Amino acid sequence: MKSKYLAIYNEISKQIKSGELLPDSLLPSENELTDIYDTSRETIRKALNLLSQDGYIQKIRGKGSVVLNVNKFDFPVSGLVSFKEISQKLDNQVRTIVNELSLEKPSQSMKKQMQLSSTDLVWKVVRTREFDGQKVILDKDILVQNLIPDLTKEICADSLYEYIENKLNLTIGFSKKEIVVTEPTEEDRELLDLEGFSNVVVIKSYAFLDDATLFQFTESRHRPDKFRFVDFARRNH
Amino acid sequence: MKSKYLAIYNEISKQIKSGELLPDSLLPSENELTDIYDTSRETIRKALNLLSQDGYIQKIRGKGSVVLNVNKFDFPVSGLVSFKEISQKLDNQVRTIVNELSLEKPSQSMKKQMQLSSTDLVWKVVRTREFDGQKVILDKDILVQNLIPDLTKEICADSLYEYIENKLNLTIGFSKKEIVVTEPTEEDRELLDLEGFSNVVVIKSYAFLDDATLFQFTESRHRPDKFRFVDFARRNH
DNA sequence: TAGTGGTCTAGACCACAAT
DNA sequence: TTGTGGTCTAGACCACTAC
Repeated sequence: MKSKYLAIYNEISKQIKSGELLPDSLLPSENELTDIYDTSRETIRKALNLLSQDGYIQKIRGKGSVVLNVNKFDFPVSGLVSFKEISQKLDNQVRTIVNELSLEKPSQSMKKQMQLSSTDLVWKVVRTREFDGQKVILDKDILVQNLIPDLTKEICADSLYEYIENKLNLTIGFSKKEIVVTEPTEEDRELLDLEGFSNVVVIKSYAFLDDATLFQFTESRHRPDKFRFVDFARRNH
Repeated sequence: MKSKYLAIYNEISKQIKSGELLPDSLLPSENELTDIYDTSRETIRKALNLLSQDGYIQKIRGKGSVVLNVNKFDFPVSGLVSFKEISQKLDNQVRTIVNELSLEKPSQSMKKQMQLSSTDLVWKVVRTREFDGQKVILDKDILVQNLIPDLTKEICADSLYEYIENKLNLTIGFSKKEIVVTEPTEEDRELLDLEGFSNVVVIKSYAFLDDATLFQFTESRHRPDKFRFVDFARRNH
């Protein structure tokens, strides 16, 4: 957050989110912003391109940068957002139950995918998420012990991401995820309040650090009525 | 596609997709690429940043740009991809049935969201998608007639996107979409081969042109066993 | 014609990784 | 210390929009 262009990005995005800058209005031109922020045009353009990527503005050649209607986006699970961040936004009655926390030998496929040696171990974490007294999400995590030496139930009950990023100072770089709908397993029926629902939404995701090492595999299983995914996408180049 | 940085992006991404550049290997450094492509470093960096955004490479400070394992990404519905593009990739036995094509007065909420005047009309298109003889997707589209004056069943049976982009020369800029799971409606049961499935996956999406005008609303209803969504995401700034 | 965003350049300094 | 990517600059020319 030290760089100029990120500071400009943050300031303008805040103004858009707060309503200070109204949808359909135009931002000052790039030349004007150059004066306002006392910087070069390329630096302004870096900030504006970020805003465009994230759906805050649309740049139109010859006209300017239009502010987009951002409030419809509420609850973006797109991008990488942890459960704790989501629940804070929702301001809901939310609770996490740690069902299991253990050190195990990785399965053959895990060992291969995570490029582990024969002696490496992995953490297995199983957690249930409760909204308004109902168990609606089952999270199963596999983490490499190399990178995360110690793990306690307390950490898991709070936020794994927060611990990894703030305490261990590891930076999460990118993730791949896949969403499918399947029949519930015995484990799902046991640990979730399925209430007769005959399907669960499964989000499998691989999380990588900044240096491209895989460090976490997550399977997040949702009761279908409590699942929602919102996405903003720009057309391919 | 005239710009240097896009040409460089295309060349390198092609090399990665073809396997000419192997996963976990390093790209030439930015300075070397500057010589190879006879351009400035900022132009190289624009190309590399695109590759990074799209999940082809990971840039690591002090080391270089690592090629990522891209073949696991198969079938990215993320980003904006049309049904025709997907089916070509899948190389499947695929058929589109046009159930309905009509010009209608927009509903009140549509009129508001699309900023239409009282006399404007919208196209309503209902299509069923058949994979291997089974009707598994129901697509319901609303398009503003202002922008798309003529529409025929033939066009709808082929590809709306192709017609819009190639024939009408409109550029699709970005989209917002939402994914939820619900119970099937009467229409779903009628037009799809649900085979006892008690849920459908609903993808609602708004498509906007390059100048930020909303021109299409789509509701795509999938049989759950045939639904799959793959996403690549970078951590928020 | 004037103003907008899109591309490109040649140089500079910095933070970080490998040695 | 050398080489890497990350940021920033001041200037240039272009394509498009509005007038």
